[in-house]
Amino acid sequence: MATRADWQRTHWCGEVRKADVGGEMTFNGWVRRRRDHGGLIFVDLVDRTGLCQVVFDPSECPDAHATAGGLRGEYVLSVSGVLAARSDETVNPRLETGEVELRARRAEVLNPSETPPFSLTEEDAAADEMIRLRYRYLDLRTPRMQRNLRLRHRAAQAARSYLDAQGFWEVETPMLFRQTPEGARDYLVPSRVNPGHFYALPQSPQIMKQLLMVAGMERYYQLARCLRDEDLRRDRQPEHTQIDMELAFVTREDILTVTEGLFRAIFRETIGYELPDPFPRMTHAEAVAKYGTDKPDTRYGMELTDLGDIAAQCEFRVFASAVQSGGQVKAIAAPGGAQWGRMVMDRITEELQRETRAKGLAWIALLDEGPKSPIAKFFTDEQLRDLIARTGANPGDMVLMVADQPDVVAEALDRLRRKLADRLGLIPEGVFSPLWVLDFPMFAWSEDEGRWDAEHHPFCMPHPDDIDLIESDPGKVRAQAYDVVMNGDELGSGSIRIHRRDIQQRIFSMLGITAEQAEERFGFLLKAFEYGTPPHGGIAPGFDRIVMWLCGEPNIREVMAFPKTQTAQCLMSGAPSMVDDRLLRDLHIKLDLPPEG
RNA sequence: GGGCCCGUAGCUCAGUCGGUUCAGAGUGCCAGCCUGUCAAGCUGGAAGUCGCGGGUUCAAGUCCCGUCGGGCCCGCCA
Repeated sequence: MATRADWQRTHWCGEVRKADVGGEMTFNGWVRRRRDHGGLIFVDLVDRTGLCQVVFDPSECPDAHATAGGLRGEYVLSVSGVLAARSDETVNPRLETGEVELRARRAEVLNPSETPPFSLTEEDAAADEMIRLRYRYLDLRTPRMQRNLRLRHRAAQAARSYLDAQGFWEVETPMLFRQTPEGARDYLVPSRVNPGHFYALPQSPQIMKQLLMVAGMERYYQLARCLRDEDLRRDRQPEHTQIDMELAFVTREDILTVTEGLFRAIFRETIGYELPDPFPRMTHAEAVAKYGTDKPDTRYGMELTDLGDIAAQCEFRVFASAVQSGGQVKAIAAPGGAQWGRMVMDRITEELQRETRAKGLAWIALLDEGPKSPIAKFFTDEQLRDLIARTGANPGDMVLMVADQPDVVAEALDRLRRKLADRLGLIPEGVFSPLWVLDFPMFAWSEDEGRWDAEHHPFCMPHPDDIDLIESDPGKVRAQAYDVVMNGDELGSGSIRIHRRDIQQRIFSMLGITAEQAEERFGFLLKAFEYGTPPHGGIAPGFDRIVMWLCGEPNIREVMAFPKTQTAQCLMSGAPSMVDDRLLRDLHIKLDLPPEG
């Protein structure tokens, strides 16, 4: 039988306390810092749990002291000794282990290290992300990244144990699947044994999880890798993880309830934060009307107010004509913004024009001596009073107004609202504000393609009251689709699915998919639906985004072990790379590259 | 495909109006000294293709154009 080697760990660096004093123990870890006094040498030894000071005293153990003299940063060390209490003057209150230290009797370098290219200690300035990604295995050794990955693990465990307790089965679905035409660009994988044929890596297990409902799994979940060949953002990577869920014999309420429970479990068991019970809700129409977006940040106010009726009657032509031509005039009130002079407002306007389709920005500064505005002269005193009252603005605030078509007004005021809230410091720290956005529209008109598109996806069940509108007024059809939004980020999206063939057919034909095309693309799914499909629905919370919020990180790269850059490359491994011609030949693939330069 | 920001020592950065003090600081690294430090201290040392290419100029880290790399955003992502 194998026995413990004499260098193997008996205790964790970060876990020893005063109660352990007097114990003989062995640490395994990395040398973070060495303080050599000529006589005494102090070494900060670090493992996954934290840091403990090791003392090498030449009078106690010359051999170990000699070894310590050669230690450098990130050497892998095994050290044995007796844990001692520190004297009162030498206690370090900033360390969890600051009341104790290991007095080394034996030290063995398990492996030396090159000098790391950047500092791994908490207090040093963070290295540039480029170099962190090139040496990701070192970056992951920093306290920040160890904490992030530990929290990510805890979140995954919380999700699994909650879903298990709720009767979900974890089922794995294939990474090599059939390419289906909807949605994002696919990553393709050539099949060697089927020349000219390709698998697609799943954008999500959407179709497979619905098949699992047909298959009688009743409640399925999976921490599913999802792959999309689209451009990256701070919260979008080519591969990400969803807590993919699907439930049979349920209504929307069941799914919202179980999802809220999931979020509450995760936030409670990772960071001890209690999310509201239940989550606030609003319809998609309400979200767009009040916030100009389908993922409002509800940590602060500054809601949009409609000034259409007042604007229609005023003398300001831009406002009146916007309303006449079917547009809107809406406003937000920026608390304390009245102090911004014309220069600041000109800059804000210019920025808004550059970043959105808004053509202009009107404003009223509520100064102590009364409202001041370039457009005040176009309003009667009463109109001005009504308008200001409507926005809920107080003295000292700035009212900002945009007039245009509804989508432009929404885009502009959403942008302004977020930007000004940030600038005015209105966004509270440490607050998580979840929200359900319900009743998304079923269809969105695609100007490019000249037809209706599925807003969520084509298997999404329309609202029962709206089924008769599918053909007559598709823009009015609400879907039984819902998003869970938190602090202005979409954290999950789901729907009740269509389980009736006739409705599915009507949706397909609205989307311009013929019966033949549907058969060609989704025939296997539609066939499955003919064999006793239960009513079902699901949701897929984005795991990386959740962990990003738990960690307080600004992007999901900080909570992924090995993320890609904005050009979808791995700076550590050099992926993607060219491959050997022989590999391509085996796959029957010929390159047709654009000319260099 | 487009807009904006960034690139100077291993790392983090400063570098004004283009000019001899413009190749700099801190830290890290190397060497020596040092027995209670914990971002140890003291002394000394090594360390640069100013991302790359071109242009303007008597003179470019600095100005212009291009390009490469990184980031944020728009498009895109049901």
